[in-house]
Amino acid sequence: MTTLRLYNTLTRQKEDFAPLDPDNVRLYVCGPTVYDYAHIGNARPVIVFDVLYRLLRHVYGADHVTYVRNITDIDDKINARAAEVAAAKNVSVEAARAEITAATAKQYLDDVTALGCLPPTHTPRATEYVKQMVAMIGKLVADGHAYPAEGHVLFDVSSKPDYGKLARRSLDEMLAGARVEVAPYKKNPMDFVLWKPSDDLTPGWESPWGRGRPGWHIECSAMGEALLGETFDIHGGGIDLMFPHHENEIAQSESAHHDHQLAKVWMHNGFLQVEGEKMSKSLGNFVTINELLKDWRGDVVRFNMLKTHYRQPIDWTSQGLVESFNTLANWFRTFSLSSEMSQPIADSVLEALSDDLNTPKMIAELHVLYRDGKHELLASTLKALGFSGDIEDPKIAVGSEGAIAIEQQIAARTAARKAKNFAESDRIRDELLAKGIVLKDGPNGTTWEVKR
RNA sequence: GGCCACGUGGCGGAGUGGUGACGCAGCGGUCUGCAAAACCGCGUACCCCGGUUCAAUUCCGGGCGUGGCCUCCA
Repeated sequence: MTTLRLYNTLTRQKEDFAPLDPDNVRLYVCGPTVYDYAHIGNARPVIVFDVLYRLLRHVYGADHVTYVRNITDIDDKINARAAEVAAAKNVSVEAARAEITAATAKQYLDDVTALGCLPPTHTPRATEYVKQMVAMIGKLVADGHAYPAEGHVLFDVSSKPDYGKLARRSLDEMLAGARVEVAPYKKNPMDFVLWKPSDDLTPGWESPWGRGRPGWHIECSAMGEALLGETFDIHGGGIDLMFPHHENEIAQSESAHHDHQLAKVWMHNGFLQVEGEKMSKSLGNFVTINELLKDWRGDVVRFNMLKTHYRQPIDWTSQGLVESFNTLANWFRTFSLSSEMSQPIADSVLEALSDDLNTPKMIAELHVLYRDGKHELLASTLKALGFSGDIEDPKIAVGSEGAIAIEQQIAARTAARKAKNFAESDRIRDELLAKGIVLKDGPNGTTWEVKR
């Protein structure tokens, strides 16, 4: 059996991966907060961990991997939007919240599916697990790891001696760098919120500490526990979540579970920049997955994402997308992917992926397969990696009528060439080119494609 | 200010203590009426300065640069 090596943020080194239970390998990845379209940065962990999910399924068997990716539908940004919608439509904040999150979550799942990502085994929503969150908070309070204060419940970081082990930062260091005002009711400035009170205009749930809502970190702890148990194999997410989110998740879960380790391996994907700059709404370079999919098929986006190793920062550029498109176009004009093909993965690719998801190496190996004429193996490998084989330009859908017209033009050109009427044949070629159609003369006749 | 990553040819991007991955672009060629495509061939790169070593891009130290985190953020 293939041995995977994965970089573990906890130990800061690559380790051989040995599942707690090979019959049920468990993976948790932090999903989106659903208040707006997901952007291309959100797509990175989804694609990266989908590759990991596929790899685990390949190695341990498709029925022996449980993948949980949550949807956060309790959040103050959502609440802010819900308040606006509630006021505008004269509905309750609860109804507005439900409407916003349902629509955004559906959009997210559609986008991610278009990127070739398999649905996780479970996609829990935070609102469905409030009961479990309240129970976990209650346990933490009872055990002295948390305390109520002014309607809030706070986690007491001093009760967790190894707090900071993931981020590798001591409490003193965190305090030295702190730049935020500390709420007066906190015992320790680093204490974080498990539960906070809701007013009448904010969605809330009943709890022993009054009507309120859970803090962000406890959501993942509760959902992870409910679906994967106290200890699971791999926890993934963006590197920006390492602190405080993941650190706090560890603190909560391990404190509630008699110090049983939350996850054996922590994996973090690097950040993404757009054309060399940090992506932000103010810079106007904010790219949503949805917009991107209007210009490029999911295969192109997926391939482009995998050209960079997941732990490296990635610079998202249009030049890169064109390059990715051209590569795939080159392959898919030689062979196609069929849905019923068996899906063996080339050994060289498996080897690259097994080394901490070395996808740049994997792509190099794909090129080698192509160069060596192993088209069938290349096709099945791509299929197994989540590619569909469809990279037609979504903007220039020629359609069957358009295709027939083009074929007629090509026939006319071929006839002109046979008659050595090159002025006419070149005219037809130029005319098609003006419409964005490129002709390619090969030994078996002329083919065409949309220029990119 | 504190903490942490990273710095490979025109570009993207692997890897290694000692024979220059892979792709794009570029150059040359085959083919073609021509062009494109396709195919074949061509590249002595590893931020700077010290140190260790027979040998460093690869290990160690320092410097510079870029990015991230410390606050919601994938």
